[in-house]
Amino acid sequence: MADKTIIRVLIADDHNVVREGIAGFLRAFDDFSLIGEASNGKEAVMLVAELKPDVVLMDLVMPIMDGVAATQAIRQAHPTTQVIILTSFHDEDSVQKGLQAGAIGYLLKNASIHDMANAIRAAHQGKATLAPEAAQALISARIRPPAPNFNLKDREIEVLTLMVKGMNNPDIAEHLSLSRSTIKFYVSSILSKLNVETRTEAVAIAIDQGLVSRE
Amino acid sequence: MADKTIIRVLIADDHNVVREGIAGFLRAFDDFSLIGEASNGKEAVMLVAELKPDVVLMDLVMPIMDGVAATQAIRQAHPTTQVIILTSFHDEDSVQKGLQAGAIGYLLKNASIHDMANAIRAAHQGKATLAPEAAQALISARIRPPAPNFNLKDREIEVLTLMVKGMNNPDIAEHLSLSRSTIKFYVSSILSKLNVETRTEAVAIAIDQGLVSRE
DNA sequence: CCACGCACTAGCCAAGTGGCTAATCCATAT
DNA sequence: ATATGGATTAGCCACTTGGCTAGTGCGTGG
Repeated sequence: MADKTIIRVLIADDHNVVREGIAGFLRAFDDFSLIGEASNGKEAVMLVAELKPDVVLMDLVMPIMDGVAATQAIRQAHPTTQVIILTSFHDEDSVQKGLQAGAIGYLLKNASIHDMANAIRAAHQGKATLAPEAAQALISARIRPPAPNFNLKDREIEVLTLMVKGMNNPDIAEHLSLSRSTIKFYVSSILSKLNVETRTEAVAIAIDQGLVSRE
Repeated sequence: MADKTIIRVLIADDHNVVREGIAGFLRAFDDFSLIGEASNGKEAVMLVAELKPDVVLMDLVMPIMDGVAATQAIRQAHPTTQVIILTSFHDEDSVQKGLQAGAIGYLLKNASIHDMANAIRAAHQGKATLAPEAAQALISARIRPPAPNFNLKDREIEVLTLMVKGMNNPDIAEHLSLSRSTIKFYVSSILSKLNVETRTEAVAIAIDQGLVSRE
């Protein structure tokens, strides 16, 4: 990829050594230009406003203002500046929050020089890069714990589905060609299995746990 | 990475040429062994049961049984067999469904030989690999359109939050040190703003849209 | 044949729900 | 001071909800 455009990079990390290391690595490439360094989130936000970098390498854990807040602020104020989270944590929550804040990449500090360079170039083109660990976190976050079925029988799930849609017992009865009494019976059974007292709670759990889907 | 263990791979794709191509590429590496080919999902499931491959390269669009269904069946019956989706589609929905079905990787068919090999090795170790486009799809899926607020006022959100927790009007009244009448007033207002008729529906929407979070 | 369990139905009752109307208190705008 | 509007409260009424008790058919196994 012979892209001769120089990518202007800013580093935000509260550890001198880390900034030093990254700065050194950036200097090894002729398509990167390190234009600024911030030692906390607030500083990063201000420097971005001033220098308008193409890409920010953002640590998550920093004093004064953390990386998530800074990312959010930057992405909001300067949508053309891409943020790559560069951290040593790869718990689900961090990945989640970082990307939610608007980061386009999530790398671990043990990433190879090669990976980091590619991630920066990808980010500059608006393409995402996730470390395998981060991808894993995203995936496993999405793949809910294997649907705690609550031992609901088919009919009960059928009724619960209609409850979630907001139907009341008479409506459900008609929809399933059953009597209201029967529906009440099933609803009671569902409530007891979900260990709640009202249909509203049952619906809340059903949606929350992905037991059934709306519409 | 001096792993001398041979990774047993199975291909599932309905196009001969594609299978041919992948087979050729696999032969170029001495740590891969192509142990079977399937031309549809059903065949893939059966072959997996018989051959117990380490990794399956799975196309999504196939006759008889599609890749998602096959992935689901395979992951359920043989958790040790990892599935990598290998397709030309990278719309959000496909990525979503593929990973939901239990795939550990999602690659596009234009991936480089190098990427593909790495993805297979990663999958074998239980590590995820996502093509940038797939990562992008996951991320943008996660970044919901900025929560349609429904113009709920603070008090209303407060009440809605308690409704979501399953509290009834008297409970909410006590909890907020207001009268039942007032709570009823707010509930009515919420129902009207959410354009629904029952609190159950309101709670369903609230959870579904992430208006408020449970507990 | 009969007991047993399962799916389904009826009806009663206390409590909760939601639409309505009306009223009070209070701060700000006129 | 007067009016306008937001927040709060009361009370009425028809309807829904959920717990309970008490059934009725129906198929399976003994």
